[in-house]
Amino acid sequence: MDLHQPILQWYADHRRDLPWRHDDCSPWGVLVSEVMLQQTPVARVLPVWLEWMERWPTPGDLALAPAGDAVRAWGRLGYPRRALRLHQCATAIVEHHDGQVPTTEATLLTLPGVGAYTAAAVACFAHGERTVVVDTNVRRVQARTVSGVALPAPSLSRAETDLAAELVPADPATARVWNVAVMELGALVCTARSPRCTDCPVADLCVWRRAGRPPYDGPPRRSQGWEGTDRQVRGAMMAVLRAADGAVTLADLAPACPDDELRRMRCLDGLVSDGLVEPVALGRYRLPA
DNA sequence: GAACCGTGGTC
DNA sequence: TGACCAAGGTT
Repeated sequence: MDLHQPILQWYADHRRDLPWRHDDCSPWGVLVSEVMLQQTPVARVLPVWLEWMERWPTPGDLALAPAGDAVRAWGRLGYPRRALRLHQCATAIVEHHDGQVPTTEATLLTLPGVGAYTAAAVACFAHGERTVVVDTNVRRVQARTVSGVALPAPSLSRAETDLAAELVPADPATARVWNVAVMELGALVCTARSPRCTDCPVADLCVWRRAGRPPYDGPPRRSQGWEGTDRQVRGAMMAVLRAADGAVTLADLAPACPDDELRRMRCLDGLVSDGLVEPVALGRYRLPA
């Protein structure tokens, strides 16, 4: 009647061989992977992570590079502000942490782009700290196996965090495996769309499955729009800037939003104030130096 | 708390 | 086909 042994055994048998899980992966490699994996699937992260690690094996290496290089090397992972924040992480680590990725959650939280999840994940996976890692996979596995509902609510609740905390084993080394094992189960078996309950090590214990897998019955989960959003325009502009060698002109950026100059300029201003774009001369822009 | 922030794959 | 989703964070 306990989730732990079956899930830990399942993980030992089915876990993916991902480079950031290797024993010889540095804390920096773990941090980079966790930021890249925010809202981005493993398959797309893999090649970019490998390139980053080869190019910038330590925070010091990235800190020496122009921020724009990080943004360009980010490629099409999406949410390019993450690349900028990773560059800011590198600078902060060099300046304030002797070039070493911080080990405690509290200190990790002070880094740009590092929130509750990433701080807990890095402290645990990179440094072996016993933390409570709660991501979308953990939330979904808990929602089904323990709470008996199809999906977690749109926002993380205190009750979920408390439950996750109770489930984390006391021994730090076991806690580390547990945290990654639950995430892996959510990623490979207990998936959002079509859960593969026949492959699940805790199917017999799962409250949701025992109840006949009732459909989601909670507050509506709004999906974000895309057509006609600023995000679409910003993305198109960043694609132009990544592809360019140096600076581009306003005319080069116009196709990103051909029918609305006002919005086009607003989006460009937004990118500049975000630090993703740098004005260099009259009407010329480039990725930040 | 709600809105915003990219991109591409999936069923 | 298109809505939904992916190891979230910031404002």
